[in-house]
Amino acid sequence: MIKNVHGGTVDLLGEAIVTGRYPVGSSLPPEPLLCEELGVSRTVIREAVKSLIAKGLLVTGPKVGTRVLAEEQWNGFDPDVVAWQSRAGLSREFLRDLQELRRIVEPAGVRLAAERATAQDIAHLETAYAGMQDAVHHGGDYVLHDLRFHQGLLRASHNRMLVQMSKALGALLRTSFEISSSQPDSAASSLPLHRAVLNAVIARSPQRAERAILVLINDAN
Amino acid sequence: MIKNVHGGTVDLLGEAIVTGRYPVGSSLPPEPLLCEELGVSRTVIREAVKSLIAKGLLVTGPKVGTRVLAEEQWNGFDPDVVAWQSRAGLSREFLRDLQELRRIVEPAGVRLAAERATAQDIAHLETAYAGMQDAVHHGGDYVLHDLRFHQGLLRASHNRMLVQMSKALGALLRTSFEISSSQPDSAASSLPLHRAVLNAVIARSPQRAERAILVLINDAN
DNA sequence: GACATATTATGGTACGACGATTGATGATGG
DNA sequence: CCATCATCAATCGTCGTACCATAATATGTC
Repeated sequence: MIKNVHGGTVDLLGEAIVTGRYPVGSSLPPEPLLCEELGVSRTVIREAVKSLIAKGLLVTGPKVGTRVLAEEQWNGFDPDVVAWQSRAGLSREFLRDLQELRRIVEPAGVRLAAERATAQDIAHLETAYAGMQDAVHHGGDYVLHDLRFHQGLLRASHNRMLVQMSKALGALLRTSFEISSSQPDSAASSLPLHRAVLNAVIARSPQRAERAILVLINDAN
Repeated sequence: MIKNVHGGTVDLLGEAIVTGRYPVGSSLPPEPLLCEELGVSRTVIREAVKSLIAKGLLVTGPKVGTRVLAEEQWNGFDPDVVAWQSRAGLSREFLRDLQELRRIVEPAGVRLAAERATAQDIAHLETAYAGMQDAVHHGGDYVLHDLRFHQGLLRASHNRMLVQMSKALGALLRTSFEISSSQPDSAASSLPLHRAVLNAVIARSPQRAERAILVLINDAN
């Protein structure tokens, strides 16, 4: 399953850091020890550490060791970091911040999408919607298509920054969606709300689209 | 100036990629060649490449080489990537997207800041404002303090996601500010607009703060 | 007791070797 | 002549060793 030793090591260390197994401010074991513990060569350890440095999780220095940086220093929009965080479990405050961000970004995004969506964008959205519909009626991965729908909306805004955010938010929204869709019938009830958003985008009505997505976000709660 | 060989190599390669010297989709020279060209060992090259992979700029594979990924794959919120991009010069469309993002995020941010700013947050904002004032009257780095002011606003929102964005936007806003403040008197004229925002935050009036920052952003144009 | 010096632990860099993977090349058969 | 398959070769992946550079710590000197 794991492609190569390097990727596996990065994941292992990254998750260990994010879960707090190596607390913020503390030092990781010296490289030779890590080699022993993880059963890989020093090369792999060092390259993995470099990757985590690049993501803002660590700093290194001779004699000072390899230290875990404060959470504020982490690249909070890095897809890998996001994935580790959501796998580690999201705190209540984290979810609050996420919901807040969604309320800021998604309405603005769909407004732009309603103005700029291409035929292809709309086709993608229809596909995602069909997948959600199918999942409700015949069983299937509702969350997956829900995710694609929301990412498709931001992508249709044709704003690089928003597209970037849609990438990073992927893993976060997945966790968030799985929580909210744990209660039955939530999928079926949210389906028409998604349809309303899509219809407004197709009708090129930014205002209607914005109102519809706000209902949707608040419904997810 | 450069701390270590690794950091210098990452910067060199990162900037070379972002400026298009290694075009998207193309392959970098094989590792031995890069070693020769940059005058460093293969170890350094490999660790630098790992860093760039972690930032989404590259992929590698045996026989396939080291290829530059499409711009959409880059971690657009990574501070390093942002720095390279703004150093490479920002396209007109890029600046449009950035301005659009500011109009989405900053008003929402200051609204939250007006609700949640602590005494310390406000003290930081006052310091930044004083710096701007001083720069206008007695000469100094206006852009620097302008930057701190806007970052301080987002930090005062006490929302992790927005704080993250303020970090990434740092380098971008610096470039953007330098462009807009290239016309004289722009600093002096924007000073009272900043004061209005700060006053609204101190008065804990989200609506006034939001309107004030919108004026400010539109003024920057 | 304070400051300068030596020690040493630890990451940084270099080099060389071999393995693993995959694109390309050529051979083989239809 | 074309297609399929086997072989080859280029390139990254991993490993190990050696040495350098740095900074925290210990030691010694005044």
